[in-house]
Amino acid sequence: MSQSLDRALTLVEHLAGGRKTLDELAEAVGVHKSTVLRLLRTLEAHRFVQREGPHHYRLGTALFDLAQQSLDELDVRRCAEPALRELNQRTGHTVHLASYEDGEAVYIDKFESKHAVRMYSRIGKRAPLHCTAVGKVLVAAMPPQRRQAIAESLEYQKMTENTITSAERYLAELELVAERGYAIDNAEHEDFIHCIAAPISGPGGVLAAASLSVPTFLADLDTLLSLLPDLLTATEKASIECGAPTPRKDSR
Amino acid sequence: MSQSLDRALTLVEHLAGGRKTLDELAEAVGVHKSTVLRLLRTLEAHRFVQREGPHHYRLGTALFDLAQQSLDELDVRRCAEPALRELNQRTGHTVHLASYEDGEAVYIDKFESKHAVRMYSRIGKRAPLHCTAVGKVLVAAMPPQRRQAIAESLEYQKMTENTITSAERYLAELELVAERGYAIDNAEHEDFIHCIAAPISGPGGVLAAASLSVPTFLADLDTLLSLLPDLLTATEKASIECGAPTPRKDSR
DNA sequence: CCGCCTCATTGCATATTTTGCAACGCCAGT
DNA sequence: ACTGGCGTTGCAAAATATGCAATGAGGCGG
Repeated sequence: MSQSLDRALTLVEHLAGGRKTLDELAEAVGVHKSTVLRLLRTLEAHRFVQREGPHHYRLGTALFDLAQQSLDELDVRRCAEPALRELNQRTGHTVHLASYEDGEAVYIDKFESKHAVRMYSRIGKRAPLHCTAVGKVLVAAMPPQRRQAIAESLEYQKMTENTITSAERYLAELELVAERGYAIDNAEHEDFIHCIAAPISGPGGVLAAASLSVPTFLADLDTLLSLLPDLLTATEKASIECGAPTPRKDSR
Repeated sequence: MSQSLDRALTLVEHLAGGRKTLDELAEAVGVHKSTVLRLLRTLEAHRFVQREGPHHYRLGTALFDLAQQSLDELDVRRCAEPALRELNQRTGHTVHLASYEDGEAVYIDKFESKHAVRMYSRIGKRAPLHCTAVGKVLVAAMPPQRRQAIAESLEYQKMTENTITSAERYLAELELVAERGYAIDNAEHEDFIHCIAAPISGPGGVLAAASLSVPTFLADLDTLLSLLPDLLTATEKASIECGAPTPRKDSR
């Protein structure tokens, strides 16, 4: 582990919250401001950080470029894009693509709703597995042993009145998800937002989950469920693009 | 300057080109692989880098999150988004938002064309000032002395047969841009792509440039120019949102 | 199974770099 | 002009990073 680098990355993470002064950063990281200044200088030289006026630093444009190049490298994102864009245009609602990473779901693509009021999220943001439709899809796709291990490791933070708060209930839900081929988040992650999600597969199995998110005042659960055929069509198209075996009529 | 940090950031930049092995990275940075390994470990701990199989490293998801949070902080991006989205939907062509930074234009937002063949670009990517419509708009908006200084500092790399290759010609073009209120890139940056761009202003002047990009086989120059009213409407709307003084009828 | 090869990983001592302190520089306000 | 607040710099000592050499891990072929 490199201490200087660790400190610099911690600085960067603090700057994600918005511009900051040298003193604020030194306080946050717990080192002398002359040390912080030198780290910032190096970060600036690479455009990870930029000066904003005489006293403030903010994240720099190099991050945008790196992030975008890295996202462009994700094959599942590339394969799924056309189908998900179409789903977004046909339904008018927010479409997310998420993948599994270290006990969480991570949003790796997003197509915005045309409605003025939408769910806040962003690419790169992490979401809990136990109360999101994408999380349920991703875990349900795992072998039972791994499912069990994950279910036991989660903390089941109660986000809303509807949130699943035990491994037992979660595992039962996952059985349902695996059997039906889609998941529902019935305002379990955020009040007033419900989602449906389905898996996108590749040759080796499920790669990612795609979801439709709708504010509850725009569409009730039944209306959202009426969009399931559209979602499943899109995820099947995307799966084919990703090299999954062609779906059989009798499967699922 | 922090040498360890400099090396780590260089690693990250190399990984933007796609996944790499420890040996490749050590070669690229010019240090021993045990040193690289320790830097990678630290980068991994912060999710800037992730393992892919036993031998490869790639950029990590923390970058997506940081980039997106940072982009969300850009006021001009937020102000301009509705108008630019509408422009994109009305015209069906790629819309970019770009800002000025250290002698280059940087793309900070993008709305994709609905056509199958599009101009490749990405958020965070830098573009030359001398041969892009957004570059011309950004420089034309500067005070004459600064315009002059920038014009003299550019290298005028000849990208196509149409590229402006002298400071003299560039300054003349900028006069035109400043007077008309929009700029044209007539296949000067890339063969087969032409663009028009116009400024988006805030209380203190021009903040960014918005453009429409079209492959030449989809629309000839006259057709592209027929979309100017749409572009100018969008940039005026965006400028108002960004707090610019309300435009007068007799201006420009 | 063993041996070989390739690449990742680790412990160690030394070389190098980083660090915090103290002083200085700069700017804005009174 | 003076003061206060914050950015910046030089220095020597402390701390960390570094590369070497050895070891570990995995895969392949005989």
